[in-house]
Amino acid sequence: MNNIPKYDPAAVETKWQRHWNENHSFAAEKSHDKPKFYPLIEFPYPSGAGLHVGHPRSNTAMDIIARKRRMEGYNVLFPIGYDAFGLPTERYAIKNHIHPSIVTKQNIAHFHAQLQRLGFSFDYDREISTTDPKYYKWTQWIFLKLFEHGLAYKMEMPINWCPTCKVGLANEEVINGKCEKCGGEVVRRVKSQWMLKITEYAQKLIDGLDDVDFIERVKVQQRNWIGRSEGAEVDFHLSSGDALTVYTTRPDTLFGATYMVISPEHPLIESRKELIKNYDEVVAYREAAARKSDFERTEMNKDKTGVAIDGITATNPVTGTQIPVWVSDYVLMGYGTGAIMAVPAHDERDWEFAKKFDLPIIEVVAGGNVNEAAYTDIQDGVLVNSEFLNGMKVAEAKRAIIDYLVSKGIGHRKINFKLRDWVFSRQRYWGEPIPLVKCPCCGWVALPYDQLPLELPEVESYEPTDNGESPLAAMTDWVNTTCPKCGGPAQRETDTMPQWAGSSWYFLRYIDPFNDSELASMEEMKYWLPVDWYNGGMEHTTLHLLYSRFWHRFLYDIGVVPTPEPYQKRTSHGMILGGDGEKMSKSRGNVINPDDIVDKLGADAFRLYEMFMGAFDQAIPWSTEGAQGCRRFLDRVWRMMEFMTDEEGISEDMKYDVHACIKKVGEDYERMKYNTAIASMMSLVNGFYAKGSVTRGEMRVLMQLLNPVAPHITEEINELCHLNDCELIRNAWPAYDESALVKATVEIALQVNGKVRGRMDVPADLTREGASEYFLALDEVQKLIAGKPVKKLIFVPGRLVNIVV
RNA sequence: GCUGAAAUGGCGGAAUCGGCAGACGCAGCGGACUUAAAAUCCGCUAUUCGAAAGAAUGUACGGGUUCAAGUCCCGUUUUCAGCACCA
Repeated sequence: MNNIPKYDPAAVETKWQRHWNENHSFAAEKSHDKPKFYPLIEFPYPSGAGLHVGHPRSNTAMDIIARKRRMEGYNVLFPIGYDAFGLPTERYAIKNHIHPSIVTKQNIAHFHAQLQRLGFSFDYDREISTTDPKYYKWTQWIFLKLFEHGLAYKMEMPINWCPTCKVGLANEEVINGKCEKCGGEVVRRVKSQWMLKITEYAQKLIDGLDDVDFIERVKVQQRNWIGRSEGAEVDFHLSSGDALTVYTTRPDTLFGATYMVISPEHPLIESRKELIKNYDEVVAYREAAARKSDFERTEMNKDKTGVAIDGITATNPVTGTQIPVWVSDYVLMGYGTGAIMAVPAHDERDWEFAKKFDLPIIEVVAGGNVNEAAYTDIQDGVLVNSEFLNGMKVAEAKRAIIDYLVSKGIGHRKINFKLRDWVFSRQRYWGEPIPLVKCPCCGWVALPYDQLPLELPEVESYEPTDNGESPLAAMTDWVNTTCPKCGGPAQRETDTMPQWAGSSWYFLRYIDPFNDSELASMEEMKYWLPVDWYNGGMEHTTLHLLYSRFWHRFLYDIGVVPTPEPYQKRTSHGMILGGDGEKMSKSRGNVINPDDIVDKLGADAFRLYEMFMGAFDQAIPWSTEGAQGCRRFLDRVWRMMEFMTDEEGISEDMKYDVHACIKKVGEDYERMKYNTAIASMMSLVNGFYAKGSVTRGEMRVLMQLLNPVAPHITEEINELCHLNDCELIRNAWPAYDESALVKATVEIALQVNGKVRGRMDVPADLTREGASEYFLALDEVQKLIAGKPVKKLIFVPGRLVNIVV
C-alpha cells in the first residue's frame, strides 16, 4: 500500500474515542434478544490524585473480555461509576474549605476523562455515583429493609477507634491492630454503634461459595474469615453452684480436661465476687489485660499469663475430678462462651499454659508424646484413659461423647463462627445519612420510604470531633425533627454509613440506573444478573466482596433480587510495583502516572504493556523500557501496511501459524493469560516480517485478534486499508480451522538414554506401533546408537523419540 | 507461630497432561542503511571448555521415583500473601 501516514497515537486515539462517544458505541442494548454478558470492575474511588497505574490493569483485562464478547454476539453491559463517599475527599474539603460535593464532582470529571483517554469500552450512559441522592436513596432504602427485618441494631460496645481518623472501624478495617486507611494504632473505645447482623448470614455466605466460580484463594480467605467450627457446648458444675458452659471443638478430649479458664471479662467474676478469696488479684489482672492494646496482646501471645481463682472449683462432668478455674486473657470473651475447658495434652495453648503454671497433663489420645508437645492430630489418634471412649478414633469418639452429654442433659452439639457483626456507623460527614430518628416514646423509628432520600444537610464545618460525635450532631435544625410514628419531638441519627454501604449494591443499579420507583426493575435484573465476571483486588475479599454478598443474599431472601449470589465468577489482578520492585508510593518517589505514559507512548501501547508485563494475577514491577517495547510492536504492526498485498485469503505457508494464533489468543484471553496471547501475536508479526509480506486476509485476522487489547490502532488500520466494510467492534470474532492445525510432518527430538542428540522431521501420522521399525531403519539413528543393543524405544507422537541402549 | 503460594538467564517472564528448558519482550553485542546519530531492518545472546564441530553443566539447596523431572515424592532454605491466642 502507498501513502501510509505516520503512526500518530494521539491523533488516532482521539479520533476513535470521539467516534465511540458520539455513537454510544458501547451502550448495552435495551433488547433482551441476545444472550447477555455482564463483566464488572470495582468502581474506583475518585481521589484527587487521579488514576493510578493499577486501575488500568484490571480495567483493560475486563475490557478485553467485554470487547471479545461483543464480537461473539453477546449483549454486553460493561458499566462504570464512582464510589465517591469517603475520608480523603472529606479531608481535602476541610483543608481547602470547599464542599465535599464540589470536590467529588471535580474528581469524577477528572477520572472520567482519564478513563476515556484509555479507550475503555464502558457504557458511560449508565455512569453512577454513590454520592448522588438519587443513588443513595436506595442505599438508605436497603438499610431500612435491614432495620425492618431486625438485621440492624444499635448497641453500646467496645469498638475499634482510630484516633487519627477520628472514626470507628469495622473489624475488617483493622490490619494488625492498625487502621487500614492511615496505618495509625487503633484503640478500644466504648461507643453506641449501629451494627448489621452479618453473623446471621454466616452459614449462607459459606454455602453460597459452593455454587460460584471464584478463584480458590478468594474462597479460602472468605471461609477462613467466616471461620465456621463444629463442636459442642458442655456444662461444668462449679463449687459456687453455677453451671459454667464452655465451647469446645474437641469434646472427645473431655476426660483430659484438667482445669478451666475464663476470660478476664467473664461475668462470673462479678456475680460470685464474694466467693473469690483473691478477688483483688483477679481484678488487677483484668485491668492489666484491658490496658493492653491489640498490638501488645498479639505480640505477647507466646507468653501466657493468668491467675487462679481461689475459692471456686469445677467438676469434670465425666471423671468427677475437682479441677481449678483460672482467669487468663488467652480466652476471649467475644468467642464461644468466654470460658474453656483446658486439655493441655491436646491443645497447644493449654499445653503452654499448663507447663508454665505446672498444671496436670493427662493424655487421652495416643499417638504423640504429650510431655514434649501437645498432640493435636485428629486423623490417626486413638482414645485412651477415657473409659467408654477408649479404643475409638477421634471422629467416632466425638459422636459418642456428644450422645452421652445429651443423654445426661449437660451438653449438646454447637456450631460457632469467627465472623463478627458489622460495625456500620461512622462519625463523619461525607457519607449516607442513616434514615432513622430516635423518639423518646417510640425508640428508634424508620423514616417512611416516601421521605427518602434523606439528604445530607449543608453544614458549616465537616471537621470530625474528638468526642466521637459526627459533625452532623451540631446541626440542631436538622437533628431536631418529629417522630414519624407519634408526631412528638425526636432526633435524627447523626452518624453516617461507612464507605462500604454504597458499594454493596452498585452492580444492581447499573442494570437500571435511572429507575426512581425501584432500585432496579425485576425484569431487567432477571436478564442481567448475576454479574458474569467480576475482577477486583484481593484486599476487598473480606470487605466489599463479603459485604456485598451479604446484602445481595438478604435482598434475595426478601424477594427484591432474583439470584442468591451477585457474582458468578471472581478473579483478581496482581499489584503493579515501582521499577525498584517496591510498592508504589509518593514517599519512595517511584510512582508512575498513567497520563505520562499515554502522552509518551499512546493508550494502546500502555494497555498492551499492562497486559504483557507478566502473569495477570501476580505482582509485577513497572518497566518503562518494557512499555517502550510494546510501542515498538505497534509501530511494526502499523508498518505492515507497507508490504501488505491485495490477496484476500491466508497464504498457504502462513496457514498453520495464523490459525494456531487465532486458537491461542482466543483461549488465552479467556484464561486471563494476556501475556502469552500477546507473545503469540508478536511471533506472528515476526513471521510476516521474515517473509516480507502479509495478505489483506492475514492483516484482517490480526486486527481482529489485537483489537480488544489495542482498539484504536487496529480500528484505524482497518479503516485505512478498508479491511472490512464495518468497524472492527462490529466484526465477528475469528474462528480457527482445525484442519489447518494439522501438519504433514512434525519436528521431534531424538534422544538416546534420555539425552537430546538431535532433531528430525517425521510424518505427523507416525504411530507408536510403527515407530520402532521406522526409527531403527534411519542412518542417523544407527550412527547414534553405534551398534549397541536397543533395550527399549519410547515414542511420544509430536514430541520425541527416546532410544534406551 | 499456623496455613497457603512461590523460587527458572543480566531483567520481566514462557513451558496447558511427566516429554526438545529459556517462547515473547527488555537490556546487551554485531551487521546493514546513514556524512553521522537516532529510528528502522537483519543476526547473535543460560553457563563452562573449545578455533570450530561439539561436549559437559544447568530451573533455590540435598535426596528419591522414572526411559524421561522446572513439573511427581521426601527433607532443607528463602521470599511473598493470609490468619494470628477463635478453644
